[in-house]
Amino acid sequence: MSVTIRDIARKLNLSITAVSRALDGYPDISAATREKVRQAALEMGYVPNRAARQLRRQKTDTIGYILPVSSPQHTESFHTVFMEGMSEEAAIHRYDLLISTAPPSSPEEQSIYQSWIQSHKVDGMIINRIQLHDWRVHYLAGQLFPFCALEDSGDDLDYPRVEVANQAGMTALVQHIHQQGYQRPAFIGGPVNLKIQQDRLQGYLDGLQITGLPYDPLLVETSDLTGISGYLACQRLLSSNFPPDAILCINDDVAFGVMRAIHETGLRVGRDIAVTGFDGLQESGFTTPSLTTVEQPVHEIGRELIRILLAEIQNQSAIERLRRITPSLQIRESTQK
Amino acid sequence: MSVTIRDIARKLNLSITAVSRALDGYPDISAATREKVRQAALEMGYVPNRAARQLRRQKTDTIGYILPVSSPQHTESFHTVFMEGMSEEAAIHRYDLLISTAPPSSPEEQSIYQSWIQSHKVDGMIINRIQLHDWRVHYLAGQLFPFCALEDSGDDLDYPRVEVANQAGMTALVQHIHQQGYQRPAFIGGPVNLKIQQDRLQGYLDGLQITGLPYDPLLVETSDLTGISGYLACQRLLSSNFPPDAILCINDDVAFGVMRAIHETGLRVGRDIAVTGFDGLQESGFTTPSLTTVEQPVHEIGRELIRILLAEIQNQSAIERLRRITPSLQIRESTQK
DNA sequence: TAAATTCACTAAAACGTTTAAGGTAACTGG
DNA sequence: CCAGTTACCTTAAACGTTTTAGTGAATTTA
Repeated sequence: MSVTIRDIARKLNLSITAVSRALDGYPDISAATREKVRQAALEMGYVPNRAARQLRRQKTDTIGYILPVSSPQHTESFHTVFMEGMSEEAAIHRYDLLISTAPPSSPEEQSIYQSWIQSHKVDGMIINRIQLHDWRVHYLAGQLFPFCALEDSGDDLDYPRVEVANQAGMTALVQHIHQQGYQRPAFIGGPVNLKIQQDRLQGYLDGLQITGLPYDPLLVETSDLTGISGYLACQRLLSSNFPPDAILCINDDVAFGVMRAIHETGLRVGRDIAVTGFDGLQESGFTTPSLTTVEQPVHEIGRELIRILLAEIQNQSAIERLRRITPSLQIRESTQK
Repeated sequence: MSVTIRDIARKLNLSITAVSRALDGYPDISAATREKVRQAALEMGYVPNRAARQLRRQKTDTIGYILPVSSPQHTESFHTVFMEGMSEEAAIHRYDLLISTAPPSSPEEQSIYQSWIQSHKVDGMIINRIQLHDWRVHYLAGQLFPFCALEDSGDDLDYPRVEVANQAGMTALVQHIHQQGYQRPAFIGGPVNLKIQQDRLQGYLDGLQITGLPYDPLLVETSDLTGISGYLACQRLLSSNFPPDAILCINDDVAFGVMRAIHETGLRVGRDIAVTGFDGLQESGFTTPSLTTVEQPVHEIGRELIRILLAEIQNQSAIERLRRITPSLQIRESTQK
């Protein structure tokens, strides 16, 4: 078995209390003893047992995240970078990230939330891919359980979160498209109750208004955020009698599928028809032609979520509970004639 | 606070032992009592406290994985799907996945391993991106700590793992290239001590031998597995006096960068110069032109790793400890003249 | 009918920490 | 020189389970 606090105590002829407090740096242990204990702990390779500590402290030093997964194979590459950011920041604060998978709003998802929270598996949760009136927000807020969300559920509740200026980003894309001389931009969105869908669609509509471009409901298509669904949505758009000359996609993955579909018809992306993405994934710079997109600092967003959540857990009311992030327009070849 | 086993016991006038054993289905509790207890537990919303259970059982029902991260922003999309597969299979067995991040072979990585294992945070580890004579394999095997690895470290140790036929896959690519009439295939590999680098490079060399194509050391380049490094490596290859007419890449991400670099020189991928990837990421089907690659069932690999690891943890020696997986050649446009 | 066995349950210890409460010796101030 | 403080340490309880070793009653066996 591993070394426990008791072993150290026995070796140094101290009580386990003394050892525990020495290691935690309490002032009621003499400097000399503290040093001796630290030394011994190091030598003996002592590592505190997490379960015991958790049980006693009623804290887990772990934060939870549920990967939203729809169909197993098709996923948004967004997640990797996002999780890296989170786990990196968590590691800095000596917290761990606990992961599970569940389809959004499924019974599985609910039962994971219940079990994690009730069984004290995590000290806080990160919520991503928020929906309008998201049940998770209500549940967690109702339980007074610490959490931090990416985006707002539009419920007029005040909870800690990070918000990206999705709407403004999409509007900027429309304006850019307009400047480049495209006349008839379409929009391929995602599931209707997703917050980013609401925002980005609204940004598209705002953009049309500002630039004076016409709004045509036939130019608004839906995807499930994957490349394949983007591919199919694009085919539908292109087969219309009066097809668009630009396609704004809700994210980069959809845009990849769209570019593919356009390529297959023999049209040229950029010259014949503009395409834009959203997210700024690494791959977007390497497509042919390269993809104009709105780049979000996904890694940084992940880190910020953790930062805010940890402050929340530790009740540091000092820190701002709402962080707004402005994404940046990346103009590339897919929108050049 | 939440409902404990003690609350149920009090309510039903039973000992906590009886309640515990009833819930676990031991036969020394009468069926009637067992039913009453189950009912009460359900009504009261009882969820066992994980920390307490862990402390007593010396098990955590959690398995650990460290995301290998080199430079924060540039990551292989492989990981998302891989993690999804793992967490999905883990969830089925009611295990959780604990995640942290660390650069491969860094002191951070070592200290996470130490701390997780010594502090009993996890029951087993998954190892990915294995290197030759990987220290993790030696460490874990030395500690008799359960783990399961993707690929072999070439140490002649017998440990549970999943192996993908990387070498054969790469050889098949060379043969395909040769059939298509390309004469001078280059190879862009990765960090030299990475196992997949060894295997895929060897597969490339084998392919040359089998097809009778010439081997030229100048045609072997190195990347760090990212798109950008593939882009740069490709530029080096193309600027040589006697450039290749095909570029085999160690993975899809590198291939994306390569296609980009080729495009910028005005050459046409496929017609002028073939490109292949490895992994079969979703995006590889949507590039222009679409990318010939070797598709690994990444999701399934993740699941299989967990299956084997859990069997290991539970000492089910029945299950096979070595699973070989054959990837499949996906022939697409990037290798058509 | 007494001894042995089975059934259904309980008491108490244990897992490895943290912490509240307390104790003792040395030190301080008057 | 004695009461009060301080410095440093210890005892014991607690966190919520699981498990070992019983216990008493009912039932079976010889």
